[in-house]
Amino acid sequence: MAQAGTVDRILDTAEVLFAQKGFAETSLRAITSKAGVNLAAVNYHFGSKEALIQAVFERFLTPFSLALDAKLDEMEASGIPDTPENVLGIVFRLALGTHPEDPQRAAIFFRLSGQAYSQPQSHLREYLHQHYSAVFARLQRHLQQAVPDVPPMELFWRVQFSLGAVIFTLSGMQSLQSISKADFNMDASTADITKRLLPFLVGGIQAEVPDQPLHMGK
Amino acid sequence: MAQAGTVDRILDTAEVLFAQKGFAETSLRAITSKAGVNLAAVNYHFGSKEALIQAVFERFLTPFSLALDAKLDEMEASGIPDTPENVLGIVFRLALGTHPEDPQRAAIFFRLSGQAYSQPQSHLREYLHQHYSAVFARLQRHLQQAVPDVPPMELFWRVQFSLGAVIFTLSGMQSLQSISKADFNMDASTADITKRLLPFLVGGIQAEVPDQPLHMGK
DNA sequence: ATACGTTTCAAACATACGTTTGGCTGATAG
DNA sequence: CTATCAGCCAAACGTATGTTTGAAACGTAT
Repeated sequence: MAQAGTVDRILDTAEVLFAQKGFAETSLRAITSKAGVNLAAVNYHFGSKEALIQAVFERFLTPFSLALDAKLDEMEASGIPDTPENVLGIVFRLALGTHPEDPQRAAIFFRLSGQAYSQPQSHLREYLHQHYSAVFARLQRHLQQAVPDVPPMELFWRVQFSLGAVIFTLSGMQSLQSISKADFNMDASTADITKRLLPFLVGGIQAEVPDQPLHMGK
Repeated sequence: MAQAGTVDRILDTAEVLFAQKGFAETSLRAITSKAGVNLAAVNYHFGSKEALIQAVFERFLTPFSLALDAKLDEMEASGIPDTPENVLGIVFRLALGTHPEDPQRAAIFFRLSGQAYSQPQSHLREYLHQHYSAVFARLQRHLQQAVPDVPPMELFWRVQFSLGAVIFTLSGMQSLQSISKADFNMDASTADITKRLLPFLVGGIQAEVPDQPLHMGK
């Protein structure tokens, strides 16, 4: 690492620690001491801990959503058809590829997203929805083209289900790896899991919608 | 069951607050003041905050896993075939039906599970895996019978994906409801979402396994 | 070289937390 | 009646947290 500035050293360290232990469980002292900067630097440069959290997400999501927008432009221009595989494939390749120099970065990205969604009360969800709902809606529009037989409302929920599968699995990968290693004696990388995810999600998204609600009582 | 004693009042309140705000963000003072008991009561009856968390989960999961075991016995005895719909249906009906007197209880159950899985460092995951992995493995065995063409390793991950979809969606339901209400002007109950989940999960679990790994590069 | 705005630093501050303490209450048994 | 003991209570304890402070160090333009 080439002697980065204080701000970036804080962001780099906070990113990793937040993903590892959560927001509340990560103290500013833990961040600053590991980053090799003074404790007061966080409040000096960011104003508060909450602002730090927001800054971490902004640094992560802004390039991602811009790249996603560009990829969707590209897809529309070159006439690639809207299929679930194509649309989801773009997202996954992007999530895995935005930081090729650091393969662990993708895992951090997902763990952070998971932490963000677990935080029920915070304004973080609001912030994320405000800043990135546009790209999200665009993605959903493409998916709708891909599966026109699925009603929009149904698709909305299926996208949520997919989000859950992705974030939950990849954010809990560390622990799941130890389980799967014990049961199947095999490793699993982020890229590996992503490959398994795609057919699962595609199968779920384009599943037939039952026209009669299922009975929940026996 | 006598009148709600101190222990149960603490468990009832902690359950709700933990689900709402997370473990670290919920202080013992918040729990005890809302429960109308003395602060010291938690340490007196449970020993520590971590033991309280564990007790909350035990009260929730033990009846659930027992009921699930019974339902699986019943299924095996009556010769109901192993299909994804049947196996998942049992789990969902149980999760929604174990506390019919309080329909919000199911939501709390899922939110708590989500909180548990988000907590990366804690011994909570270990505890859950130790005490409830048997039922879990039994479930997975039945699913394997239902989709014999899916390799065990693949099925393992697909179950994780399904878990993620369920927990993530239902634990974030409050905020998602406001979104879906805004975009589609419609409410969504836990039972409603569960109905939508089933075909999605079935579609994902029994999706064909590609024999050639997908290319992640361009 | 001096002056000035920015960044860094050790130290302190106020607050919130989980936990512990020692005495009080009230029911129960001898 | 009194001895007992689990349950309850207000208060205090030690610690960790986010934040603030005021001075020192630094870089840069004058």
